[in-house]
Amino acid sequence: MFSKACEYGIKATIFIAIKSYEGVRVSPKEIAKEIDSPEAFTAKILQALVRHDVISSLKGAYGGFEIAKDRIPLVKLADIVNAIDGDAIYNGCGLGLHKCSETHPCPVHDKFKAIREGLKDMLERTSLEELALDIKSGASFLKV
Amino acid sequence: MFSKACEYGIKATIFIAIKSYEGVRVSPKEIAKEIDSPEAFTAKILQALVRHDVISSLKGAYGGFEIAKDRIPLVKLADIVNAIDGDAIYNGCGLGLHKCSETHPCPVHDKFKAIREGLKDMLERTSLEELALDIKSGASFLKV
DNA sequence: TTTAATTCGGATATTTTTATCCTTTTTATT
DNA sequence: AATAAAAAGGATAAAAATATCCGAATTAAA
Ligand code: FES
Ligand code: FES
Repeated sequence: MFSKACEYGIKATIFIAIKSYEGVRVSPKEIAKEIDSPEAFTAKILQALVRHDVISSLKGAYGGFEIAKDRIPLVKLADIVNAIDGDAIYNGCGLGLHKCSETHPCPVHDKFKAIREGLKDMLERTSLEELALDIKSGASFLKV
Repeated sequence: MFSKACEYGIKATIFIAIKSYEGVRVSPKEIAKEIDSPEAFTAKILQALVRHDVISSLKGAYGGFEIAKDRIPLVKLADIVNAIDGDAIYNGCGLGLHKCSETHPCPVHDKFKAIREGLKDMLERTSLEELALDIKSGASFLKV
């Protein structure tokens, strides 16, 4: 469903949010350990998230990745997915036709569209805040 | 969402069904042309579909791929997807945890599960018959 | 029985995704 | 100003997905 890059990106962002609540920045090394991902690859994904303004970074000594506390409730899963996988998940045809279209639909268009809209809704409704709170409360987990 | 292989597999099976209604077998070349896919790669996918008993084939002169008419209403989209992509789409964790689990859920488990069940339902409910009839009636298209 | 047509299966090539490494740039501290 | 710590970015490597090629096996017809 999501690419590996996207999976790592979501988990990394959640971890960064949790640490940002505590006011501390985190390194790719710390993130990779916490979410059980390859460090260098994770660092690349963090760069993309910074470029897309999902998270922010500070270079140099005492630097690291963070996210402003007041942005945590505003960031949606869709923002993370979009930054990494783009919007193919929303606009693409389920059977790979050049373009998903009502007037020239593929055989699964109607049924696929319903699923896709559900997914889109879910991604746009789910905030980073709720995901982070569930991890903090022990209701969900980032690895294993 | 689906792999390229799976997309080709679905479209190929629909085309084979249509031709099987007319009682004629089709070759990978004809299929690839009709669904706009790479011929040799499509042939490999057809082999997988034969192995999984989704379609059947006859070697040699006047051979080709076909599907028994009375099987067309019984074959579901899920059978095709399963033959090619396996069941990761049903059992896998949306964030790549080793196993999707109620007792050790990832941050998106609840929300992802709902989408996934919807997809599973759709795949298990949608028959090859209805897909093929929509193509025949011109309500949907296999390429462009 | 020969021939031509056709799927099957293995080997190989290309492209994309995933992953690693190393140098440069930036920054806070000393 | 010098130093050390850290992200940024480019180059490269490995793995997986996609795609191609070709000989072997099978089949129906002539
Ligand atoms: S045309 Fe294929 S999903 Fe809309
Ligand atoms: S644990 Fe991740 S989807 Fe169920």
